[in-house]
Amino acid sequence: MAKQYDPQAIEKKWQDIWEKEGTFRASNDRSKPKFYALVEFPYPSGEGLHVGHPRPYTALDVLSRKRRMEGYNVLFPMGWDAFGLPAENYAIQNKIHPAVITERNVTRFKEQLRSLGFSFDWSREINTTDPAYFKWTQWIFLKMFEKGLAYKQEMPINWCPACKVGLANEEVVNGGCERCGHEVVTKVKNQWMLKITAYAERLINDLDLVDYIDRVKTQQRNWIGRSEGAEVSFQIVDTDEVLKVFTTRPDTLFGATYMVISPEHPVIDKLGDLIANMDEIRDYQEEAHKKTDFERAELNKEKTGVEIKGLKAINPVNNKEIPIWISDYVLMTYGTGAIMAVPGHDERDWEFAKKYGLPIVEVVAGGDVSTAAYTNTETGIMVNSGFLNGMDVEDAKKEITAWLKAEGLGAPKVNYKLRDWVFSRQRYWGEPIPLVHCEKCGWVPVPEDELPVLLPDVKNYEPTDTGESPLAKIRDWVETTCPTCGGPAERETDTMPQWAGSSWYFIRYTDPHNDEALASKEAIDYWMPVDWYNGGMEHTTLHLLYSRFWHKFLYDLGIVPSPEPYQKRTSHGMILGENNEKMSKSRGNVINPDDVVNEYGADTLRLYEMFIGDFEKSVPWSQDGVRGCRRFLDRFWKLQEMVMPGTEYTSELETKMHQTIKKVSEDYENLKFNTAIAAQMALLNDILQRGTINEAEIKTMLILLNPVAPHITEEMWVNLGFPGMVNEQSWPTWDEEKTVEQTVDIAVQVNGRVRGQITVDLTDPVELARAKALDNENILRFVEGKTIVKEIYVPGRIYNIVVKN
RNA sequence: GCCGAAGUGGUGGAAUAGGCAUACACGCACGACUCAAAAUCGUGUGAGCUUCGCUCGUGAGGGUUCAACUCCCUCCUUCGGCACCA
Repeated sequence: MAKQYDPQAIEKKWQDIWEKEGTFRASNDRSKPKFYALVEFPYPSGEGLHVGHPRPYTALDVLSRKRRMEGYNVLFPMGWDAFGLPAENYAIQNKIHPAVITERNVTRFKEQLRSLGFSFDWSREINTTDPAYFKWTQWIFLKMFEKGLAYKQEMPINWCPACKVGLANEEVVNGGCERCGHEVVTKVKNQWMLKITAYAERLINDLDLVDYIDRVKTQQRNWIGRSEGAEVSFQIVDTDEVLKVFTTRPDTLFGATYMVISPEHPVIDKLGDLIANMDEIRDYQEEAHKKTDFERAELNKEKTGVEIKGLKAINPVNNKEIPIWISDYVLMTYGTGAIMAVPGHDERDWEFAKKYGLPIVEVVAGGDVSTAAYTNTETGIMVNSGFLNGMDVEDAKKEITAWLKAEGLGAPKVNYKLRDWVFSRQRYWGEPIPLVHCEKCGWVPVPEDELPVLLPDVKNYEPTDTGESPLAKIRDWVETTCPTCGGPAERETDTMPQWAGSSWYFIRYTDPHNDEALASKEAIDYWMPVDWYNGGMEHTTLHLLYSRFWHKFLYDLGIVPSPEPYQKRTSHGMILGENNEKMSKSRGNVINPDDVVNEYGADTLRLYEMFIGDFEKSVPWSQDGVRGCRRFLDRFWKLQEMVMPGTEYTSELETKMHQTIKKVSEDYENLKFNTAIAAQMALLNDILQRGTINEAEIKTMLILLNPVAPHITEEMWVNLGFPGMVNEQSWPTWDEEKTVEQTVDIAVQVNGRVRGQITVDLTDPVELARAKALDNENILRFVEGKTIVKEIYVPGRIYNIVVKN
């Protein structure tokens, strides 16, 4: 034995063995406790695997492997989120069917993942573009349609002129397209929408049921943006029209000196006859419409607006007539599209009032409303507010809300920033929306037994400038008959967004080949919810929120057993290039995992990615660091040459062994892989110093390292003639008492500064420790001639002597 | 602007129920092996000084304490999220 450590030879060998023996298949034995570990399935791009991919995969692979050794039935699956733009764009350029490209990319990705030795259960591999899979994506959509959660609406959407596709709010980043960065413009389109807002409250509240890292919870709450306030009705003078506003500060109602409505507000057209300056209004609307959402939302920008001449509203608390303005700082998509302006206590309103000379009334005392809006709600007392005078803000809110309700002028109201989900894409490479439009019957679902609705085979995938899907041109696909009346009808030509398939894929893994249902009831009940889901922070407001929404919907249908899909959510940091910048071809700092595997081995790559730093933070790649990890494995390999017989830990190593088992076990659980590995490196250093190790000790070391470096540990296990495989062993346990060193060196301090060291036994009485401390020459130098005021002895930690002159 | 996280050697990073700051790794220096280099092994490596020891040192400045990277106060910087959301 004791050949050189040759990862190229052993890694392939073990990967084949695991595959042949089905080592990592999730078992059907439902009597065992289950552990469902999930990582985000990749989009199989033409670029191949990125060194960023293995980081989260290795992390949960470590947990999965550990859980199996702890006796769990583990489900750790992998699949492909394969619909999407890059494949379609490539198809357009190269005239190849996106399915062909997808298949090619999947093959490559799978090979790469396999070469890294992940313990995925490949028998459960899924692909969102597989008709057997998207049949159920379409099925879920139809259920939503049935329940009124999917609706088509004419609405302004975010349009990317480069991708020629509509984007959800979440896909617009700083005014640009998330995918290509091109500036996003507004376009009015008839779009399928999913009513995620119906679940807003539950999506916030149920965060209390799950164990997500705080930043994820915070970001979700932020994004949903719940705010409590009141809806208040303002009568428009001489009409039957009422302008409703939403406000979080109903207490300041007496200070509302004008109103502002959004340029898109329908009341403008409704009461057009009464408006004296309609031309001016139309111009303003035109201007506002031309701006992109980003331009409209851009801060620093000076507010603009036009007064609507001819319309006045009545402030319901004091019956004063107040003017109505339009301005694009009021958004039609939030609240009611109209606000009451309280310039004394709202910065935006204050700015607007100053610019246009509108009256500013102080209704909360404490500031100086002539110089700035006073927004402090903690200490202010109501003034100029009739029956609210003298109250603090909180009481005034309650009082006025009760009053509004009693008078029929308003009611408490909760609003959310979250908008409904624009679910249509004008693209070819996505799940067809399984609906048919009939002149007579309207939108009719494709009957369940006709699912899936397949994509037609076409030559041309080009999206159109008009914003229509390329499918619209395939007339013999579009033209069909109405399932209800049998008359002529047309298929919906929009397809679903990429987020559709990933909104429920974790359910499919539990029973991936089922053709009767999205998964069997038994499989779902046993495996769901996912116990641990790790993924990128970039998916917090998109995929994570969407999939929670779909899961809640399925929960309401009685299909899944829990209101939440994921019990625990953690997140990993990015891997940057060696120059500390994001890895990208254009920056020339891309590291290819294949190269690392070929040169150093998969175990080195895995080890390095886990050792590189805090799992949750971004870290730059370091080729030197990779070499260091390989060195560790080379040194670890050499342990084989010094193994002595023994069924117990040797007494010199016992404490260290128990300490290491504890440290490694706990650190793996807390995603502290870097320190878990450091502890194993330290133990190895100790042992190499000593020059011997016995069988009991090396067995434990092999098991501890196995989750991170599975190939080398299996190979060494066999080399040493141990029975079975490492992955079949039980995870080692530690004895808390045995982790405590009996004899330790501790520092002796004088006035808090270290002046010497003593060796004490934990059981030493204070007197003995004291005697040892004062036996030290250097200590005596600092104590002599001074008065000892106080002595603190923390056994096993420190001995501190406080002296005074 | 609001919310959140974080600032530690030349580098990645350890250590927070307060108890020897810099574990582990990289890099660097020197030594061994070698004709030589690489690899490997060994030693050293926070800064400074009058070097058996002392002084300073965890973004800055205060404070609490026998003792502070850790707790409190005031700042500064960086990163992330939200951002005219009424």
